[in-house]
Amino acid sequence: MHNHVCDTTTSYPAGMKWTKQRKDVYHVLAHAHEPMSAVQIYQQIEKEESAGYALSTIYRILTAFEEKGYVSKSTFMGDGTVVYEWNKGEHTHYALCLSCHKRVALPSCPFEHVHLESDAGDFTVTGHKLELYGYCKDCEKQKLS
Amino acid sequence: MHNHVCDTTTSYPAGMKWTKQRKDVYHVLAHAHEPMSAVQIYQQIEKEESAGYALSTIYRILTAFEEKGYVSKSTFMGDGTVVYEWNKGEHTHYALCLSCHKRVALPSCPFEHVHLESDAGDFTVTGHKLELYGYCKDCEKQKLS
DNA sequence: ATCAGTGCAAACGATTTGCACCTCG
DNA sequence: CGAGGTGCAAATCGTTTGCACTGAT
Repeated sequence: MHNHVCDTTTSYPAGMKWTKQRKDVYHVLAHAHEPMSAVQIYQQIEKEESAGYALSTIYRILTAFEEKGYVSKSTFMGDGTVVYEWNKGEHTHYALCLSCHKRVALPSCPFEHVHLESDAGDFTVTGHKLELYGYCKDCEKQKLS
Repeated sequence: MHNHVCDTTTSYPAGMKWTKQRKDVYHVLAHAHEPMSAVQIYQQIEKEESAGYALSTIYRILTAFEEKGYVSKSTFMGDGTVVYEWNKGEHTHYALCLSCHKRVALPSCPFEHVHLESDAGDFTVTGHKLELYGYCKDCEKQKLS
């Protein structure tokens, strides 16, 4: 089992109070299987412990975490929902199904062995975001039948 | 010179009334150098002719255009602003400066010669979206000095 | 003449903010 | 104790909607 369960000590932002609210948000995000919206995080916490936090607090925490570089914020197309993801070392890209709107994580980054830098001209590239669109296995099947 | 100036006739959606409002939105988008938000389009039209259109009309027109496949809607990170782009044949990717938030169009698509499909596993890829982050020429210079 | 398209104002959802209170360090 | 964090309610922002009217076909 993992042991990142509310242990107050390790690996936390200097100059950040480690409140229960923040622990909970961290906890949810660290265990999330995919990027979550502020509201989803809020509801998840409510479901688990009816903590009665203010939604605005969740937003403020997410903003704080983002500024410290602990989470990254992004917005997927289709629905333009804003979602947050805990920054683990690696980054993940997603394929979005145009039919059922399922989100599938790519096994690897297509740029691992490609030099993006050369394409950007006089621009210093420090990061990138990639989304694929198309049809997932299931929806593709349905289209054929 | 191009001749796409409000000529009522050519290349328009079947079953779409070609109203002045729609002509204007089309006109602005077709000449835009980069993706624009609904509000930007609205303001641009106001600036040019104080037409007094309702903002909601712009939104409805953009939605209609999108449904017909004439424009594509997307949302860039940083600010999660929703922007619209007239669909010319090719697609463009952008590099976003983390410092000044300028948006720089990439000269080419890095995937032109790369097979994305293989990376997506059991997912049929029909399109993609790519954003680069980093620092533009000017901001890079400032960082050094 | 008809029905799609429009203007207006009100409704909406997501996010932000001001302010008084609370609590971690 | 004091700065930073929180709850609450109100404000804001971008976008959508209902309805009566107008104009393109």
